Amino acid sequence: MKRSEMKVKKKKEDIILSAIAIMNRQGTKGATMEQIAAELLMTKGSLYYYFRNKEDLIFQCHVLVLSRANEDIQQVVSSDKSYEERLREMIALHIDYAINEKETFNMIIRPDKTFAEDQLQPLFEKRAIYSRFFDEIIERGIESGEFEKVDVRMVRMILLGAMNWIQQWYKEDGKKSIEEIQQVYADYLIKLLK
Amino acid sequence: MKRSEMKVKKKKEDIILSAIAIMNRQGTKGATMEQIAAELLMTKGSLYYYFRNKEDLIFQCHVLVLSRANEDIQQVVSSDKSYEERLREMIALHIDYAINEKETFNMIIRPDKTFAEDQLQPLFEKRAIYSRFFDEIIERGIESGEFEKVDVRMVRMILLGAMNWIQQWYKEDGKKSIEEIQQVYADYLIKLLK
Amino acid sequence: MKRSEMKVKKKKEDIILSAIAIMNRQGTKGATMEQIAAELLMTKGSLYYYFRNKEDLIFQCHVLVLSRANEDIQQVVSSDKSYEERLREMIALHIDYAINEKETFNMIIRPDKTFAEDQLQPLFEKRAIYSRFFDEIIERGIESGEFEKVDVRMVRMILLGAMNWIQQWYKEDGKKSIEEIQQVYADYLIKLLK
Amino acid sequence: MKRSEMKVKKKKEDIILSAIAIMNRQGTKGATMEQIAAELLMTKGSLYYYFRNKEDLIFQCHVLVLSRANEDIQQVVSSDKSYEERLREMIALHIDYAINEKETFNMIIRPDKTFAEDQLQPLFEKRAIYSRFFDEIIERGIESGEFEKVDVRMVRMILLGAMNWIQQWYKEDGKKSIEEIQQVYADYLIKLLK
DNA sequence: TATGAATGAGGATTCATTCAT
DNA sequence: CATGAATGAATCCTCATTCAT
Repeated sequence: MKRSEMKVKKKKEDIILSAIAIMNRQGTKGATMEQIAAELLMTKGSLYYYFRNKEDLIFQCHVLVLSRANEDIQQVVSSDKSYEERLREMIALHIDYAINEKETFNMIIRPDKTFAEDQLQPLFEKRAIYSRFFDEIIERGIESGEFEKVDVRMVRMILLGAMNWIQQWYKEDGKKSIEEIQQVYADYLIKLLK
Repeated sequence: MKRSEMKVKKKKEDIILSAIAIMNRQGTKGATMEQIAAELLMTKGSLYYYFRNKEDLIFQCHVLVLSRANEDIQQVVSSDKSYEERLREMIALHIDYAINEKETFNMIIRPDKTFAEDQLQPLFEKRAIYSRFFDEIIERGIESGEFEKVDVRMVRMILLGAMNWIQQWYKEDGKKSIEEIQQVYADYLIKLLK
Repeated sequence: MKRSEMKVKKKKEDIILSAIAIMNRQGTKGATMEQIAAELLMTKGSLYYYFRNKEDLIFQCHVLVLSRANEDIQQVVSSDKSYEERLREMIALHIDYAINEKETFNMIIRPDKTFAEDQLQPLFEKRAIYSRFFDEIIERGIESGEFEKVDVRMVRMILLGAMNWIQQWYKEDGKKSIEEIQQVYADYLIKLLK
Repeated sequence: MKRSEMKVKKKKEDIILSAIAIMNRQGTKGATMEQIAAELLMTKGSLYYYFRNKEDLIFQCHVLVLSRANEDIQQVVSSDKSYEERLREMIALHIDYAINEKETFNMIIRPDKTFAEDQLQPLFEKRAIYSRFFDEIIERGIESGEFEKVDVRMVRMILLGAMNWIQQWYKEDGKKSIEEIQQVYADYLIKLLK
């Protein structure tokens, strides 16, 4: 990739990151192209140089976030630790996302209904891949005897739901630190598999 | 209350209900006063007879939903069944909300950031009351020896998070019926307390 | 039709008339909704109360103009004068349109390519009806022996083309008055049929 | 003229030709600099090396087309055939333009109102020259006795109008071939002079 | 010469809100 | 009470134009 292409890619990413931040603060409809541009000290018009329209920008936001999340979780999944250990790490990572990258995180867990079918498809697939990482670890854990036999899909849903919810109540100055939450959640959630 | 006042109250409720439906379908910003009015065969202008402005309408939506939810859950809480039994019923009720009244439900669990501080307060209080019902049953269950000692707040968060998430994946024609989900979730979630 | 409906219809017509004027001065793209509104001392927003969007407004312009033209020409066609006489009157009428209602006239003769197929259809039909009035008189004139046998469609095309062109060069302070032009054109064009 | 100057001139012509094509398809306002550039595999920015601005480009389009038309028609006019023969050839040529070079043709017949007075002047002159070729043949035909005495200007207007209109209805797969149309039109139009 | 990037002025459209009737 | 009509601010988007490289 040439220097110039790199630069464009970088710029696009900057824009996407800003957009994600604002959209999660104010919702998809609430975030205006003007604001997004302003945040980056650009003009509205410039945004349209990089993205065809608002929908396109939103779409790319989702793509970026989901791709990154899948890369990260893959790292954890493919280690050679015990399944419980790996699941604990996955939980910690997911919670970290939920809290520290709250903004991007919402893009992972909540689909945007404004997309057309053909755009929705690739997003759903990426989300499915993310889920499957959890299923995989649970299944293999059961096979190995580390975990008790459970309804894998249901348990995965419970895990994810419980974790996704954290961002709704977490406060930096709350009683529990992030590490504590990661610890407590892992302990309780692993209980479902024992 | 006079006849006419009753009528106004009824009308307000009708409007709120329609508004909730539309807002959950399209988001707060996505729902227009026009649409809400149209759904009820009224005109935009009439809405303003009943509500000062859109913000007021949204606020009243939240109030209504939260009040009802609290009334419903209170019924369950104040029975004289075992604590596990009562918790199972609360779980069933909450899941029923999450699936069958998805639209109103989102008002309970997701706060709307567009409110001013003084409006936010009463909403938070109602939401806190709802949460406390769960805490109460868990605590009393522990005291009575039915449940094992746990971090009440954390476990409540896990319960609610897990259940709230159901609406994101539930499909009417899916593999599991609502009853099955209620059953499975109750079983797994109670495990956290045993 | 009730009083209020009348009023709306009247207003729509006013808007359409203004729109036609501006559009013919500056082209479809050149005319802005702002301008059209300003001409009528309304605001942009008000226009959208009466017309869904710009395309709709343009479409209605065409419909109105074509309908009126057909009504007018029908009057002439259904008299009981000789065919030559009637054709002369049709020519006079058409030329009158071309010169005095230049603005509306362009809507009759030049199709707008911006329309979707389903909107284009009714417009084409109306335009076809207008053409058929000419064909009819020419054909019946031939049958009656008043006119010599000709290729009806070709001759009609020549007639209309010749007349439509007038607006491109006519000037109020030119050498020929409208009446003279109507006279001269009728004389020459009738020659094609003799 | 130096090699490099030639190259620039050639490039300018290419641009103008593309511009004409697009403008006639979508109107002056509808054609964007972007499109015109894209058609030639250049970038928007490059256009501005060759033309001061859009208005300049449009102006040059008109100039080129009109110049060429005048050259072509001059050829026919200055032959030594009979006047009727020459007029027939001029009609054939003009119709050929109207159908086969529809795009450029519209530049000849329809003035663009967006020009400033000082730009308009040279265009009008060229258009006048084109007209005068027709007048000349008609006049000389009358003098020679080939044609009957007529109002030259009026007849010329009828001729041009009738022919210009053809492009509005001509279809490649229609009933009449171009040659037939040229034939029929010549026959009918010459009738006006006999 | 050519281009990629940026800009800002407009233009279409939406929508909460107001108000006379 | 209800509504039709009007408004204006906000928003998305387009495009001619500029300019550094």
